[in-house]
Amino acid sequence: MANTIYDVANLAGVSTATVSRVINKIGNVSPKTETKVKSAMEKLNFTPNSLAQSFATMKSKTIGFNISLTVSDEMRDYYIDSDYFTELFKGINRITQNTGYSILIINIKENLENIRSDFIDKKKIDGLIIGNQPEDTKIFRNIINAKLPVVYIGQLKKYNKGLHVYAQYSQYVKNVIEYLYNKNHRHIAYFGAKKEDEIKKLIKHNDDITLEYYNLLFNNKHLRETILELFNKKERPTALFYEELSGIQPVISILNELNIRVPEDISIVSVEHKKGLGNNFYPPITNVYVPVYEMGKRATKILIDYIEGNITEYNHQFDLESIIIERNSVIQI
Amino acid sequence: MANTIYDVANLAGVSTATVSRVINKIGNVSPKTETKVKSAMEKLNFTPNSLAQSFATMKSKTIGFNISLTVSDEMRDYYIDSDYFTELFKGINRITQNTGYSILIINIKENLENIRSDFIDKKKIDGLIIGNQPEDTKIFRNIINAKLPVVYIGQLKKYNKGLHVYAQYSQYVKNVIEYLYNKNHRHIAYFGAKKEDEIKKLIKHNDDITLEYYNLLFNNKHLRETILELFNKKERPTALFYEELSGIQPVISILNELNIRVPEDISIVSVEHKKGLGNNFYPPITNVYVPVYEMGKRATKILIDYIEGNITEYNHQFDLESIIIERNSVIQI
DNA sequence: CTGAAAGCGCTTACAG
DNA sequence: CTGAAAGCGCTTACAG
Repeated sequence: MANTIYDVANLAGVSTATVSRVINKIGNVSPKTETKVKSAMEKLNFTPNSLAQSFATMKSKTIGFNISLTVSDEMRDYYIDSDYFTELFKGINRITQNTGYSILIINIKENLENIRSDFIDKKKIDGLIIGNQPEDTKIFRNIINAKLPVVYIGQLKKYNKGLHVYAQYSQYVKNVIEYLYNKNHRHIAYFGAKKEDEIKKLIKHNDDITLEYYNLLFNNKHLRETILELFNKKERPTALFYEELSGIQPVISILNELNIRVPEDISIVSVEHKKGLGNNFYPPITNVYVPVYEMGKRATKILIDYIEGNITEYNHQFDLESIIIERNSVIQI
Repeated sequence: MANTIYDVANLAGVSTATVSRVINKIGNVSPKTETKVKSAMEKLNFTPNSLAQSFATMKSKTIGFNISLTVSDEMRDYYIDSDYFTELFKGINRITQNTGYSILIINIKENLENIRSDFIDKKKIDGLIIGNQPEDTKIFRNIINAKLPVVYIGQLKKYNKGLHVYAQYSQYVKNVIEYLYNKNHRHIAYFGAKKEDEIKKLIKHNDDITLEYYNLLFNNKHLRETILELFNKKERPTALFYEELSGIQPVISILNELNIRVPEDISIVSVEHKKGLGNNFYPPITNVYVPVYEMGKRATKILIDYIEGNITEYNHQFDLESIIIERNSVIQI
């Protein structure tokens, strides 16, 4: 059997309370006593049982990370494979590794109610990070209203409450279109997740811009046909805003086939969730950089601060800025 | 305060032992009693405290996943960003989500000794999966000799013990070279992690093959110069075995610049850790498919079986096969 | 600065 | 099929 705190206390000739104080560096212990206890721990090769510690304190020192909530299986796989997930994960990990917290992966198939009852209520985790924008459901509202330790990424429409980190998606979609507009592009093809009418609301120069809209973000089976169709029109767009960076290479390949040069014949802008990814292409792609790594770090800091009572405020949106990184895929016309 | 098992027992008019039996579906409980207990749990909105459960059973129902052990920071980032990590992670998650186990991410900066004392000894995890091939250290041998619940990926040279899953790296390197040989390639450039002399030992037709060797797997800063140099020689290779799939696109771009066509002028083979990745290129790349997803699943199954006493054997290597998937980047010459 | 002791919420051999 | 009670290994108010 492994040694317990009692064995240490006996060997050191002190009480378990004192051993506990030494372990947790809490309260005042005289240097002499501390030395005795430490050498007893050493001698017995003692390491505290964290299950007992967690039980006694009702704190698991663990935060849950849920990758994607209430989405289809297809979307889930997309998330885990994405740079978005990887960067978020690295950001979270970066913070936890210096705080003594561990990351518990919350099973991907769980819905929010299961997470709440199985993990938060059962104390298996001290808090939760939700990696994607949750839907505005009754369950979610209950969680927020109960002020449970949950931080989410994104924005909750019409219910801007709770603790969340947001990179202002609408803002950067707008910024890209304006960026292209300022380079005198007036005919832009958009491939992405935002809805057509939402985009139109964002843009200032609607009368002056022709926007070709395609929402095939997670289904680019028809990419080839779509691109061919688009570029066989007599009025070709001069710029492409293609949100999904992993789809850029196929697009470039198809354009190559058609002898359409980037950027001479068509300018391209995409989105990178990891800084520098646009450099992996030929030509290097001008991208919006969404600081997902930073978002993961920020979300984790906030969560731990809230768990530990360092912040008491509960409803707050933490904004991070996305910036356009200019490379060689856009020209002024 | 949240309700405890005592509250449920009182309301149902039974003992806590009986409530526990109902919760854990263990032992015999009469249907009547079960109904009473269940409705009491429902009424009180009771959910067992998993910290107390873990403490009482000394089982955390959690397995640790360590991504990379005893490697440099640079390598660590490489791992997390790689398809290898993602696929392994998905495989592990796939199994845990159906077994009641959770995944605890073991902090990336930890070394094996810290993992052992902080997680395994402290009971924070029931077992550990090590995502990469561990070095043959004293600590590692101690762990294996103590038959601790640890499963690792890869092979431990000269010390082929413990539980591990292996995709036979040497074997597939050999297979690729022979595959190219059978297509009449006699001049092959290799870019990868294996050492030159190891490769020579693997190949049958050494006298008949010219192998240009480059070990720049994790440092392709000089990729461009290297490729230019290689293809400016008068004796160009006819085939390229480039292990790092994420580097294939830059290679193709550089070849495009040089007006060297794939596969007409040069055949290319790479390695994919996720099935189908070779299709994302133009032309589609003929790849070795290493079944990392499957490896993650297998490792997790073995670990859980060992933890739960379903297997008692400790020293076993579980082999998985890597296969070559033919696409359009290799020609017969 | 230190100790005695209750308590955290379950599980489980044991007895019936 | 069911219950009384010990026990898991810590922490922490309280007293001194």
